[in-house]
Amino acid sequence: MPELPEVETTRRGITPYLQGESIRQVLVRQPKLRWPIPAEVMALRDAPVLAVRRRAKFLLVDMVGGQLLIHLGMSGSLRVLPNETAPGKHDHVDLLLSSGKLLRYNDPRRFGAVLWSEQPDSHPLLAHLGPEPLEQGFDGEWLAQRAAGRKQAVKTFIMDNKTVVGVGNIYAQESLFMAGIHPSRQAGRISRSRYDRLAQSIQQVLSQAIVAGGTTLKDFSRVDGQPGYFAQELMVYGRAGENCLVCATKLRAARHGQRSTCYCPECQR
DNA sequence: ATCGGGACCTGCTTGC
DNA sequence: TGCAAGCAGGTCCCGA
Repeated sequence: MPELPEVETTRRGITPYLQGESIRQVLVRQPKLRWPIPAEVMALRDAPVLAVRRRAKFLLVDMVGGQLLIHLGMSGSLRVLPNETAPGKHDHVDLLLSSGKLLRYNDPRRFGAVLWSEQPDSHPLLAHLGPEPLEQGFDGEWLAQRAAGRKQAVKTFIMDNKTVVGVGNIYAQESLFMAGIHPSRQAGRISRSRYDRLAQSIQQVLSQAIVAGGTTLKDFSRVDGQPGYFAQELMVYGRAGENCLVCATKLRAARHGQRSTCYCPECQR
């Protein structure tokens, strides 16, 4: 599922329903996600929500006494529903809210996670993350500096959470197309000025996708069940064999680290 | 230190 | 029509 724009769309969607409310109780039907749901989460009772934030692809729900971390993995989604709504398949967790609504976590593949941290922002999984792409600290200078000497393909390089967070398989391909960079090019053999352009492209692609409400392919939907519309703006993702929308050259397929890649051999060098 | 590959899991599509 | 293989938006962990 979800890359940064989808997680951010979800964060914006759930915030109005959590802000000023309490989590009355947590109902767990399937505790075996990527990691087991910890006892602290199961034990939550009438806990006020202080804020809903995002770091990388984690949703962070600040509570009195700790922080709830929610990761949507590959196929996860959150919906806000009226209390008592009958659960369907893969509806693993319900957060029952003081408003009478519930926040429901659905995740067919169970690559996602619901975790707990006593201290906000101090969970081990958050410790070694790179910069947020849409905040200070991420730019071409950072990319060029980190890429120095590396032989890794640039696509794999920008999908590495230590390089920059939130860039998954869809937006990595879109960003590289926008920047005119071949996805297989070695990260250490790209000029500073091209990294400036790549950083801008990543920011532009992610920002546009957030505005569109994310990309809906299979599993992802917004909190209200509506789809996101960025799929209409994709230039290369999933289009191997079709013609480039810029130069009409036939788009090619490749693989980087077991993930499929589509690119334009003419526009991307 | 860096890199690639396997692992986790379900469901859908493709090809024989 | 049935079945197996291959693929899917993530990312941690391991061994080379």
